[in-house]
Amino acid sequence: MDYEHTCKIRGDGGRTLRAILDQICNKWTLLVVATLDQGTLRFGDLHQQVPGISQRMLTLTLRNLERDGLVLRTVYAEVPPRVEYALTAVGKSLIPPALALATWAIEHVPGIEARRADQKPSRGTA
Amino acid sequence: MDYEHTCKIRGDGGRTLRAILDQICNKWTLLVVATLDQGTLRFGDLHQQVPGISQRMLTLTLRNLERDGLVLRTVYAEVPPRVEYALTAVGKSLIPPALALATWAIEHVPGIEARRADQKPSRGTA
DNA sequence: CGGAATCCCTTCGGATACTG
DNA sequence: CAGTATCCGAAGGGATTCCG
Repeated sequence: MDYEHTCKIRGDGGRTLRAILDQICNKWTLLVVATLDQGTLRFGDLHQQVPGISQRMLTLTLRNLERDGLVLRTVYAEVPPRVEYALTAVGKSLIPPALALATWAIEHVPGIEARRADQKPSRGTA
Repeated sequence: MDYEHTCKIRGDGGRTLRAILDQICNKWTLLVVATLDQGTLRFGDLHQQVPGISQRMLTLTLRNLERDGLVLRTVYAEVPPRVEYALTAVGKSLIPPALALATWAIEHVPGIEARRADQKPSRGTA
């Protein structure tokens, strides 16, 4: 009975879990959320602080987050356009779980990658 | 300074985090891991207990988990083939972070989905 | 500055059929 | 039983171009 908690994961066949996985697994979402944890940032700031992201993907990621109520988008009607993004309460609440995953990653990914590297060369028990 | 912990997420530009995200985001991995939290299971058991998964995807998912050392695969050389799968210590260690995510999902996904439903029809403040 | 639109390649993943 | 192989459509996501 030490596994009854996994019903939270398996619960409805994983539908609920997957709803969020579909959102955060898109390669950039968690990075953007983590970056916004600093506080309000402009589009350009985000573009710089999330290394490697394209304008397109940043826009799409932010739009999805806004749609889901994790991010608040504020447009200022100024001459040089200014748009600011900030996490909502729901958005902030995603940080701890994300952090749990990141902590796990820091601890285990190096070993996993070493293992992968080991298997490619000879693949045997040699 | 309440956001310095996000360095764990953003750390290396998210490379470490993404290494695990790439693994768990493939739609079935977390379900399989959660199912295996019960204990050792055979291929057929998993196929039944993970609703909707195809043989192909179950095989691929298990192979990836085995490669990364999260799952141990044991083949018995019997007349009707028998293969058992079990979580390794590393695999088990993934449960808590996954559970954190699942808990978040249970709490917030309903609201998110309601919000999505709201935006499709009129999309306005109507 | 902050996008939107288009193009296009890669990957994911479902369905099906075959095998030891 | 426990896969493997093939086909194929859908989605992810990068590069580039254009716009208010």
